[in-house]
Amino acid sequence: MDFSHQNPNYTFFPENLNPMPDFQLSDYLMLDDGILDDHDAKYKNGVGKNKSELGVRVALRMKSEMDVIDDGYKWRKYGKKSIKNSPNPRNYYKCSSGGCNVKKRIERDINEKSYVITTYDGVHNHDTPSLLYYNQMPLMAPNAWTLQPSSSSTT
DNA sequence: CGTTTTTGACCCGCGC
DNA sequence: GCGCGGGTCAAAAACG
Repeated sequence: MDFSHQNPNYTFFPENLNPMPDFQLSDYLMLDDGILDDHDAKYKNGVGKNKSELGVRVALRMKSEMDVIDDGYKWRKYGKKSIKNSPNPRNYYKCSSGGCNVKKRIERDINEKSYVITTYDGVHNHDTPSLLYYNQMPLMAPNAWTLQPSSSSTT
């Protein structure tokens, strides 16, 4: 799998750095193309813009008993729909940070009900509200690498 | 009292 | 035009 094109505002955790031991990440889907279903096709056709401006779409499929996974951002639910051919509803969330219109949708896998599909739609224009939380994790604190104690030349 | 959930209504594109 | 499928809005309720 190629990670070179990952969404810069999305933290991709390799499996050996799984930050959330409560469930097992079993499958990653990075949709560089941005097309998951016919809605995406419309999405892409309708506007003649660069698709990366329209919104990067990333889907994760993971095994989880929880429906909604706390990924560090604060989401406000704004809709729920039942999907044809699926007994499971689909939930729509929007990032509750002002000015940030990132959306995500969460639904259970149609066939394997122990899987949850989370689709992120867009790019955050702000930091994770829980950056402090992540900074407590030595393994994945990005700032720990960049914020070196800058040994000032106190000669 | 401000924020979030809930839930039906509304809207839009598409096929008939 | 109408119904269907899917996405969003918004008013009221619930929550802290």
